[in-house]
Amino acid sequence: MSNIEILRESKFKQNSNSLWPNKYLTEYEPHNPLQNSLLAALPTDELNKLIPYLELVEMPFGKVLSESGERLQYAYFPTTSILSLHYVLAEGTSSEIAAVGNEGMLGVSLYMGGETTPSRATVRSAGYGYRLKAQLLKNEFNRGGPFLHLLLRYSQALMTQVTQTAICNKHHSIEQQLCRCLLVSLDSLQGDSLAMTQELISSILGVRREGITTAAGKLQRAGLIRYYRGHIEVLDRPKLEKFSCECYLVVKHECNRLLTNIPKSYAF
Amino acid sequence: MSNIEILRESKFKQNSNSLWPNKYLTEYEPHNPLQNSLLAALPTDELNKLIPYLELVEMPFGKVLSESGERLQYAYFPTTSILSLHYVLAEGTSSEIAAVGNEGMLGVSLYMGGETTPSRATVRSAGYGYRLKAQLLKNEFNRGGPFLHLLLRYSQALMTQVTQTAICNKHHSIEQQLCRCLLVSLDSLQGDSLAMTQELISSILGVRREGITTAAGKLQRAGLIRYYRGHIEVLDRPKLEKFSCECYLVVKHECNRLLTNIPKSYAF
DNA sequence: TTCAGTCTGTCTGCTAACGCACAAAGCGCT
DNA sequence: AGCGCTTTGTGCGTTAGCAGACAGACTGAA
Repeated sequence: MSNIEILRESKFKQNSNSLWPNKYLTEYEPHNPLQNSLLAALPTDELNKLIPYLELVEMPFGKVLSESGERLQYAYFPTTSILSLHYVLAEGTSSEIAAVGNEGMLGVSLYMGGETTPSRATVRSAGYGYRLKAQLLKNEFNRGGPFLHLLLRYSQALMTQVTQTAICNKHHSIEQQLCRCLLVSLDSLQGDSLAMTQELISSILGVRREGITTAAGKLQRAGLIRYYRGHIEVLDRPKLEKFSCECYLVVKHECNRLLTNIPKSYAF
Repeated sequence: MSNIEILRESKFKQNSNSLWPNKYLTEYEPHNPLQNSLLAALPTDELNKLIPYLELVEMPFGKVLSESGERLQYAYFPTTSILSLHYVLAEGTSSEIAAVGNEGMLGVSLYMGGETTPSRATVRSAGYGYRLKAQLLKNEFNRGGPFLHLLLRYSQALMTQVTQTAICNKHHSIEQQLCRCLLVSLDSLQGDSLAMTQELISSILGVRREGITTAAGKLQRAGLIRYYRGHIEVLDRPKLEKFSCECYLVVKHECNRLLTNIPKSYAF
């Protein structure tokens, strides 16, 4: 039985359904590349080849993984952290264009050929992840096969996310966008509490902090969440989904479609 | 000398610098795959292989090339037309997420593996283009080589466009967005007049028609454009660029970077 | 020439979000 | 306990864009 097969057998295979909080994972079976679902979607032998080169890294909050226009040295596969792709405007304000959690990766531009993007990548929720040297990623990608096709599918999922962000920015209220932001964050973490200040959320959504205070107040009064100095507890997730705009589900369904039940044969 | 080499020699190679209006092109040297710069960027032998399968098609205004979630039968390479990728919201309103002119193609999802996208594609400026059967596109892509790498680079350019749309929607005024919209449209067509009603522009930007009236009025009074029942003449393009937001140039530069001066060796 | 249809301009509220200023509450440190 | 810092709450007035209603201008066909 290979290392990976052992990992796959472990009870932590699907950590999103785990009943234990994050802490348990880090204490007893701390880290495992299969916590990242892109890696987990690779065939066993493909992943086995990568394992020796996957390097566990801590992702402290706020760390800048890549500046706009800068060449990435590594591709990152978050497991318990959430990364943020965001664009910083000439005036200095910024807003998020996509989030990368344990279902995704940072470094699409590496294999797309452009090497850089005009946006920035930071850690917006502290945790862990694995990194892979850029050159190794490109080599694997260029050999074609399952890795290439998986990464392409992920690129399309990312594109959907950015698309929906564009739509959401235009048409939906701060309150709706806040719901979506909370739901997306929840999906990448265990449990139903988040460590985010209103200030952080406002910079993600590209709005004023006061706007978040107002919107969060409404949600709190409606009994959907509980707010407490940088911590948000989600009390009624189904209702939160109802308050959110269509964008959340569009992205979620599209990601599921693209990244699960991938056809056995990668031929088109 | 192959067909393509002859075409490359023609004075219409770089039609965007041509002094003749569109009509001249259609009358005297009607159509040519090299009018699409993605096709033109292919090595001669690659393009020669495709030529027999490239089918010239008329693109009438408003034609729906692909509904949300629908499988594309062809990839489209516009030459004198402009296509619009836009998302239709549950309530019925819609807004554009990216435009595809003679610098691009429609059908990214074909080779990314997802086959469909949640957005819709229509013709927003009538003209011509070439189409290629979906299966042929995929076959060419899967053989790797220059075609694959060119398409990947284009995907990244498209991603940049969508990203910038998201940012623009959040942070920039209707007036700025109008300027950008006009500039992008100009870049895909010859001359400096556009056939667009305010109604059309409003649906592209996802705002009210009255909002466009107001913004266009300002630009007209400032002497940047002249408006006339569905026709816009751009009088002062440099000023238009100054009135526009940074998004226009960010996308333009990134597209140039990604799609011109492509390294001879496609190896990473 | 007339008339219907299309396109553009301009009113009147109205609302969501902004900018700014400041107060209150909670946390950690000494 | 007291102090400084961070986080959140709330009060303005302002503005961009929305919603709807409607008028004028142009076009093209009968």
